[in-house]
Amino acid sequence: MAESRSRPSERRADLVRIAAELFAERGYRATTVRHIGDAAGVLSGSLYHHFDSKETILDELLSSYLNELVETYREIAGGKPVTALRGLVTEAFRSLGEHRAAITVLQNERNYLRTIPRFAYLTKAEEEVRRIWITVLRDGIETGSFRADLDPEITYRFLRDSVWVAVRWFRQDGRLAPEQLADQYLRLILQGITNR
Amino acid sequence: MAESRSRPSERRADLVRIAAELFAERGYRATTVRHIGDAAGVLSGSLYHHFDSKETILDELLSSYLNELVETYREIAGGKPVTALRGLVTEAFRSLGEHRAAITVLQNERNYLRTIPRFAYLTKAEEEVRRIWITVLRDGIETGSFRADLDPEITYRFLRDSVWVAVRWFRQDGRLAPEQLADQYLRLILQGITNR
DNA sequence: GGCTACCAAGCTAGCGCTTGGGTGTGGGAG
DNA sequence: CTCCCACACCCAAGCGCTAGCTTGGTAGCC
Repeated sequence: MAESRSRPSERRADLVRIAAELFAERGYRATTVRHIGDAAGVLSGSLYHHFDSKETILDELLSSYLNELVETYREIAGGKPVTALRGLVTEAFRSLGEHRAAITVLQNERNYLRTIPRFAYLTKAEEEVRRIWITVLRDGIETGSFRADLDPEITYRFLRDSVWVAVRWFRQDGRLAPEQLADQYLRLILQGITNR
Repeated sequence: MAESRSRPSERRADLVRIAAELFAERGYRATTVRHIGDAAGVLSGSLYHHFDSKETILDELLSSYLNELVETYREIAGGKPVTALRGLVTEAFRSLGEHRAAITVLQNERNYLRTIPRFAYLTKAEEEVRRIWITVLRDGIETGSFRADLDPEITYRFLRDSVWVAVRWFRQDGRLAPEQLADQYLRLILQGITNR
């Protein structure tokens, strides 16, 4: 029938969202199936009507996020370096709002998840994202938009980290919208903090 | 006798270092006392001759690091803003080498540890560090060293995150020494990536 | 002969997950 | 319109396993 895949059911999606919040707050491994059950108003065993393991819940959360992210990045990376960079940073902050839980889990459990064969696709997605950013940076350096003495590798790590880690304090309902925050960050990244 | 505190014993310190590496690699909660015992060439139960709990091992690791950090920061923060900032960033990278394990754990388990009363001092230390950085930034803005349109709060988070998260990929024996890496980062932070 | 460092064995609590069964509801046959 | 039953959803109970930790005893050095 392949029914359970084609029509994922509302309830199933609800449970993923509920679990995601707990994973983000307490960590994936520290969150028990009983916690998830409690939060969903259900006994822990009942979760196994929807998922065949706790890992499957996490998988569904992460894979759906990463698929969307990589696709969006590919579209953005086309134009001029500075424009592309602005797009990437802005998109990163925008996704912080929508996918806070997924990103938090991805960061906090990264080392652990890399050891699990099932989550090998995380490394692939990470590599793809890296490729996209580095291409933009190299383009910018070659065309003279960015400084010639930049090390693309270090610069990429610097940008990636400083933007993504913001998930730790970023709140959707904070005083700054994602776009405003992206603007602030872009000014820091592009111009630096020195007065001239 | 209060002996076990005043003369901490070599072995005890060794065990903390061994456990720290495991905590950093696998995560604190995913590391079992049996893992620590194996790595130390000892049965898990024997650890309890030195520590009264697994938590105590972590406590010793984190508190000793934070005490040193805050003290060092206080000394650095005195001079001119740009010099002080250079000092803070350089010191941060230097401590990445010496205290990689402690910093990694501190980041990955931050949310979890904040919920444990015993580790309330983490929040206090964090606040103290924040105070020091923000003071330097405000000074720099007032004296005209840094741009006037900087938001100290956002700038602080930006700097802190981008520097500290480097612990994820920084290796003591990598191709760049901590000081060189700090220089690269400082150029990015101070000047930005834009060519002029 | 006391003290440090350890072993051997095992306790209890809580983990992810299974099993067998119950209940309400939507939709097709009569 | 009514009957009925297949199905989605959930409960109650508990299994096997591993976690952190305890207890009683021992080897070797100052």
